[in-house]
Order: sequence, then structure tokens, then C-alpha cells
Amino acid sequence: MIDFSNVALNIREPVYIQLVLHVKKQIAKGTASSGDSLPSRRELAAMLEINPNTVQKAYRLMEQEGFVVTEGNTGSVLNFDSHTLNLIREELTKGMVRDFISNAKELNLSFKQTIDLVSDVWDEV
Amino acid sequence: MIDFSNVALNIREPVYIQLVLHVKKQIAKGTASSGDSLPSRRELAAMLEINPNTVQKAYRLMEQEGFVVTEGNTGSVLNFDSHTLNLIREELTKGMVRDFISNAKELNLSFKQTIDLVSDVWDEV
DNA sequence: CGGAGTGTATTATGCATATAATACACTCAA
DNA sequence: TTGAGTGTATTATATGCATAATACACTCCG
Repeated sequence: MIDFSNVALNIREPVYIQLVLHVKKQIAKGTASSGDSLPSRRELAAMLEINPNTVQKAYRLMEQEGFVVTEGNTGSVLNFDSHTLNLIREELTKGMVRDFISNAKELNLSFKQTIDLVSDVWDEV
Repeated sequence: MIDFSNVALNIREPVYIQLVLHVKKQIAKGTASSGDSLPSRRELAAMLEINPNTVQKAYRLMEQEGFVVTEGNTGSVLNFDSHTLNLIREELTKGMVRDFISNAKELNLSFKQTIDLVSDVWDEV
């Protein structure tokens, strides 16, 4: 069963997007595998104290992105091949790195300055 | 006069927040100095093809954050001391680095893996 | 003086997101 | 069989953001 107990929802980003991202991160880390079950919509909504419709929207999006399947009323299940796994890994890691570098360059930070900053702050986080 | 000609507005984040961030980046880089003028609300709105009320909201926020002053109808001007400058620098650089490291750790990336990724992607961006 | 350009404000509308409250058909275990 | 739990859907309401369309008082230059 996919774990949502430690998902930290923030206000700014749409909740259903954050839910999808949370599952993708589990997949990228290897914490979640193809075949694992997701909680029922109502159950997850109750646990996170959000609306069932919001969970439904997240599950729907994951179906459309091709790594979740839902059949009848038996609940939703992760389902992805190695190709999709690689896509998700690329999206999360490279996307994140690219955004970071883009921000650093916008602040006119050099490569060395940037690496030094990461080195300085790494253990604080 | 603060330059907004190359600000790239995206859809997801509120426009008025992006405008504030753009000015803060200029300040952090040293491209913008205390005393520099901002375009009039209507002028900037026309240039960026957004609503004057949205610009007004951004200017208002910058006044509240303490680095912009507006007197009468003579236009808005940057106004900050070295302490505020340091605050803005810290907010942008350390904040950005912290977010990045937080993301990397969420994906279970090691320090070395993270540095390697940044090194690999740096020139692509 | 008069008008153009200021900052400021108000009201209305549209859109995306989230919630609330239902409703329906289905499955499955007690 | 019956009822609880499923996925799915619909309608209404609220909020934040952005836009549109005005309006008012002020300054400053021609």
C-alpha cells in the first residue's frame, strides 16, 4: 500500500498536483513498485483531511499519465514498465536540477560558487 | 529605471509574485540599486500586456516588504539599506539552495550524486 | 489654464481550485 | 440477502488571481 502518511501539503500548489508528485517521488526512489495498491479515494481523503473529489482528480491524472490503473471498484493500483519508470526519474531529477541551475544562473552565480553553496548547506537541510 | 523587458511570466505562479521576485533578483545581482526608479504602473502593465491592478498589487507588496517607496504621484523608487539587501540575498540564494537540497534528499540522492548531476547539466541550461 | 500622466480605489466578470453534499451502480463479505 | 465500501458523477459554493472598465485627486509641463 502506497504510504501518504508523511506527505506535507502546502497551500500554493494545487493539492491534486502535490499528491501526484508524492507518488512519483516514491516511484523514483524505488519505495513504490508496480503492483502496489493505492488507498481508496475516500480513505485517503479522510486521512489527509481533504476532499474526496481532490483525491479523485489526482488519481485520474495518474491514470492519464499512464502509471496507475483502476478497474471497477476494486481500487487503484500502480502499473508501469521500465520505460515509464525512466521517464518519471528523468522528469524528477533532471527537471529539478535544471530548475536549480536556471535559478543560480539568474543570480549570476558561477559554477564554483554554486557548488560551494550546495556543499555548505547540504548538512543543514 | 528597473528593467522588465526580459521577465518571463509563467502561468502557474501568481504574476504579481513573479514581478516582485524579478525585482529582488535584480537587487541581489547588483543590477538594481537603491534609488533606481520603477516604471509607472500603467506603463509596465502596457509593456507586459497585463492588468494595471496586477502591477499595483506587486508594487504594494514591495512597499510592504520594505524596499520600495512611493510618494504622491511621482512614481515608485527602490529604497533599501545594506541590511535589507543582505536579507534579500539570503532569501534568494540560501532559499533556492535549501529547496534544491531538500528535493534531492527526498529522491534519496547522495551528496556526490547531486554534485555530479549539477556538473553534468550545468552547461546544458 | 488645461490636459496628460500619476497613484489609488471600486465594481464586475471569468477561471482554476477546493470543498460540500449528494447520487448511482457495482462488488464482496457477513 | 443485505449493507458497507468501492469508483464515478453532478451541482452548488467559496476563495485567490487576473482582467475589464471606471472614477477621483493630484502633479507637472506646454
